[in-house]
Amino acid sequence: MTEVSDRISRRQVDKFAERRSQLATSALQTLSQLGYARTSLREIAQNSEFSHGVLHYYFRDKVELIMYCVKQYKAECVKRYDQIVATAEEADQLKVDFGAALAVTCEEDATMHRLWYDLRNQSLFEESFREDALEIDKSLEQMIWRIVSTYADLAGREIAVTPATAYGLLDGLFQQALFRHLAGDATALATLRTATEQTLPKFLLT
Amino acid sequence: MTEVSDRISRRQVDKFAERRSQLATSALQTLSQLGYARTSLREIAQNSEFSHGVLHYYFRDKVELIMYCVKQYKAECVKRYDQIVATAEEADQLKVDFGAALAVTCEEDATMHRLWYDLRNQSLFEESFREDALEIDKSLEQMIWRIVSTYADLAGREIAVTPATAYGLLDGLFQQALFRHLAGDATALATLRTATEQTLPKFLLT
DNA sequence: TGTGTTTCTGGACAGTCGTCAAGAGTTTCT
DNA sequence: AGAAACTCTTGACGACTGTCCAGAAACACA
Repeated sequence: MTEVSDRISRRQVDKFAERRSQLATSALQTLSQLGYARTSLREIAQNSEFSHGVLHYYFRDKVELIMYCVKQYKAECVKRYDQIVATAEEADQLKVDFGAALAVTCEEDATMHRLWYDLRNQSLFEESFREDALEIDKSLEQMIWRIVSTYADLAGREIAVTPATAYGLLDGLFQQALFRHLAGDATALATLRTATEQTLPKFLLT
Repeated sequence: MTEVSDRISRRQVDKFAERRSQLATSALQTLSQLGYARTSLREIAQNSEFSHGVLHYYFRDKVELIMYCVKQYKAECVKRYDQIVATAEEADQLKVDFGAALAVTCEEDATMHRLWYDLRNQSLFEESFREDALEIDKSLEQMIWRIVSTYADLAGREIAVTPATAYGLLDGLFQQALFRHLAGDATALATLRTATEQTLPKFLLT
């Protein structure tokens, strides 16, 4: 029997890689529904069209599977917002678009972001999660910074905060909105929009 | 055999309540070390001076135990900051004291807050956790609002943000600092201090 | 002192978990 | 066609989980 690592390095794009991705998509679905603590490999397999044994054919262990899932999620996550930067022409419009995009994400991808916050938290307990969590966090920070930079350019003003601070503050708003939205608070999304629109200008020098 | 609820309602303050609290303290220690997903009742019992069977003598099930722990934690959590409000005499001093207090909390109670964020996240997956999580969250928001209100009073200016927004923003900063501190970032605490000092004035009207 | 009551122990229970491996089924290549 | 490699299923394993319970131990009260 060949090792998993052998199968991985065998070819770049083949059926093996495709199936890995396919299984990861299934796993991501289950994980976002149940959370890290309640998701078992058998549960993941049951929500796919395969048996539980096959997971160990494509992934060394549970940690590698979850890591692969998180990275696949990451690739999707950042994409959306760079489009707003690309099409922005006026500062106030960018501000409104960004707030609206956050609200849409919070509503449509609620379970995915719930999972992201869950896994980021697990990385504080499980050392093996930490590196990937920090990497994803960094890419989110950079995404936010592209928004803030573009906003400042369009407004013709200087930025008054660091990238980390801007990300920390906005992430706090988003997380709070996600909690309240999932808890059934109907005002959560509107509050997120207005709070974002009020906060963005405060990042700039007067 | 009497029911757990009978034992609870038997007397107000007695050995039974004391032992509950004592076991909860042990459990809180273990929970903050391992996190929700990796803590078992046997692990909790092993870190106490009792056997695992006694946990079901004092608590109906695991959920009731954890809930009792979280509420006990809550009682300790808010206390500290109200002292800053009480002793504040000047706006800039309050600003500095608050930032310093956040940094101290982030350092000294890192594992406890790591647990709090973990359990708050679990409440998004486990319905039975939600009510208590929202209640604790509310009390933290009010604590922050007392800080912001006092700060505005001392500065003689009006507040420009809602209680929810102020809490969301500051909680984002704190959570980010907690992550980076636990990940070994030596600058995390200093960054939290300065970011807090920069953010607080932005809550006020110019 | 003896008799209930409360407190605590340690083992048993049924279930779930991650992991593994033997072998069946499928595809690929000669 | 047969042989070899790859893919997947199934069942087993040891370890761990929350829960329960019989009975030992400690205590309170007569």
